[in-house]
Amino acid sequence: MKRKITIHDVAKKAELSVSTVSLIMNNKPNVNEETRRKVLEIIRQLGYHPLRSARGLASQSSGNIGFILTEDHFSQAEPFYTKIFLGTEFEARNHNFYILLTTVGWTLKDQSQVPRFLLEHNVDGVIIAGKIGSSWVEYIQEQNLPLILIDYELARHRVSTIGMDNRTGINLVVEHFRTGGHSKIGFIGGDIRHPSIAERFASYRDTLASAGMPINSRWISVGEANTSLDDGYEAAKRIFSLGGERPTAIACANDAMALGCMKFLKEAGIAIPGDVAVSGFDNIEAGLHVEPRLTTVNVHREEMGGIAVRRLVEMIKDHSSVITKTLTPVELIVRDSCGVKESVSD
Amino acid sequence: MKRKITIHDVAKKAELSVSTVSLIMNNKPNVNEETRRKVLEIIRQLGYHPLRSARGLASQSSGNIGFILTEDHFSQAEPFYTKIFLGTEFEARNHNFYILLTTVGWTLKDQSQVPRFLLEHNVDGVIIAGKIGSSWVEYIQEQNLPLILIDYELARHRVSTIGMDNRTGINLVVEHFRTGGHSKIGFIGGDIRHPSIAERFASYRDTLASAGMPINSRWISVGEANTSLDDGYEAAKRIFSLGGERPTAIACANDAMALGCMKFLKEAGIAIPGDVAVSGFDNIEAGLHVEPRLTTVNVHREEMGGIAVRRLVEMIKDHSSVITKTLTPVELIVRDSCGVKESVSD
DNA sequence: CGATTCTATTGAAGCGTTTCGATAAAAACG
DNA sequence: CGTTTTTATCGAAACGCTTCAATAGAATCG
Repeated sequence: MKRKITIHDVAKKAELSVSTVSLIMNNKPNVNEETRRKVLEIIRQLGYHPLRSARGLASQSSGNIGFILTEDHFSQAEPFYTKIFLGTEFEARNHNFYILLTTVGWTLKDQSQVPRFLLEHNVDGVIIAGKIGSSWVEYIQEQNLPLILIDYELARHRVSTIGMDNRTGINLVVEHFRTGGHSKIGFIGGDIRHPSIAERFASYRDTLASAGMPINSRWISVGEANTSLDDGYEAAKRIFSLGGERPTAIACANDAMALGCMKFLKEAGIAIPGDVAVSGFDNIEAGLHVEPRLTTVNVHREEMGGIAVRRLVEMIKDHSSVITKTLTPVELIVRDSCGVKESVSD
Repeated sequence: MKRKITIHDVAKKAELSVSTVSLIMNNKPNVNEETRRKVLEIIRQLGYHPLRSARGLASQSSGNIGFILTEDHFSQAEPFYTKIFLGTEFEARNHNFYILLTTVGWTLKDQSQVPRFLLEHNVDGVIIAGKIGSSWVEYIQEQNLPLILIDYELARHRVSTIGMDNRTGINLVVEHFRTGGHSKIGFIGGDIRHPSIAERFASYRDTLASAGMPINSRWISVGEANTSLDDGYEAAKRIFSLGGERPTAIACANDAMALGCMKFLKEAGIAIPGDVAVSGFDNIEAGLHVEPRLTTVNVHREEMGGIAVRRLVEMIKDHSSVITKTLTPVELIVRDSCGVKESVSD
């Protein structure tokens, strides 16, 4: 068992003290440039890598970032949050951080549920993705840990967030329907309590309103408990079971519900997009494999994770506690389910 | 900023030395039962949790397990490996380990690609899931790190693996077709170089052979580069473009290819399961949402991850290096795509 | 040119644990 | 009952790094 190479080995070979080597390892100022180069070269030669736990102990920091997801979010068939996680993992490497992922229940009930990385002070900051009970946010803030929320926000809490441009997304969809000749446009929202969903719904109303188009509450379903495929199915059933005038297009607040909506329409013998056009939001894989392929709004998941890490690392290093709200852009992806071809404009 | 509670606080309150407290924290023998109880109670009261980095430094262990996935595996739409990861994460908690997940390229080309957790000795063992270049396995074994492979194996390397009972799975499928009246059963395998796929293919042949049924090479497609939906599509096209007698059932080596196969059949106007029955393997979500719903073989992904962690922790703690090969059970899930109802037998 | 400031380097303390050899007390032994 | 073994506890060294006060020399200043 060959001994590990330590900072002492480097120091000895460089004929310097370990302090100097340490300064260099941490990019501290007041080191002669030549010395720095020499030591860096020796480090390379020796293949030296500082031991995480020793660093951590001495500097009172772990070099880890905690990533918290509710159990149901992570287990989802669609890797929406998985992609976000991947984005954090990639970006974390650039900053020499590790990501510790853990799943938790919806709310923090008692101490035994607290992720071990929080108890053991094994993270320097935390990222939470998706909707989650506010008790978690409160707990983490009490610990004075930098925190970022992705794809969620809590009105009553001062916390930095990374979101996506929901309003523009739905605006693009509705405008696309409108310029394509639709005037009776419905909306399926599911769980409207989710901030992102609420924004999408608001944007739907605003867009219609500012275009001077009718808003018919019978074309809208936003009361479902969740935003799953089944919720979309039920919502569509509700809308199309009602008598009276029917919508000719349905904007769904996400792809899962759009898929559920399409499932219902097919079963009911309603042609897509012939009788009714459908659109989603999120650009999940499954939208590509359904027939007709789903028109949707693309969201940059990896990028959201990456931005979250960058912001968090800033907060960790600068001890800054400025609250920011970052929006990532989205874009309309026109496929077959909306029956409107992308028109060459501008 | 309130000071953290350390082992010294516990020791002082208990009027004992830190050594004794440490012994108790680590479940070491030769501690009076009453003392142990007393200290444990004090630890509870104080809410003491040892600092990971201090432990790590002193005991020359990190308390982390590395989880390595190739980039393409993790990015896959279907959360097959994500589920496995989740299983490891759950089980790791029970053993007081953290999982550090990272993705890597197919082969290890140069030092700069080595995950940082390996360079910094920040893991006590490694789990690799899915097919991967053998250079990675070799590198990790050189580091004398305990290693487990999930859903993959390398014939030429001595390494413990966790797999699933592929042979039984396909056997169940083919038997189900046979007893349901099918005698012309085809197979779509995709990338036969993957050990799991190879086993499934072998089991297909064996089952047919031992039932005395014909094996027609024109009903078989196993040359594809991969095992994706598109590969399934192409394979089906190949099989059904050939003239001559056609199979009445197709066993696919995984669900993705089964879905691709179904896509082709639908486009070709071939009824499922009327003209051709189809089955998959893996029991992915998408199989539930396709029409008709896919008959498949269920695999316990989370459990595979959990077992991997248990085995790895054993290896870490016991310094044992016994090579084992663990198979997790599978079960047939009969849905609509095979056109055979589950018969009440036995 | 003496005093002050700045730059580069260092020695040593300290971070919170584990571990090992030492020790005293209790138990078992012949 | 003296000797050996076992049990329970402890003190101190070690783990590999960061950090901070100290120092000496170089540069700058009035």
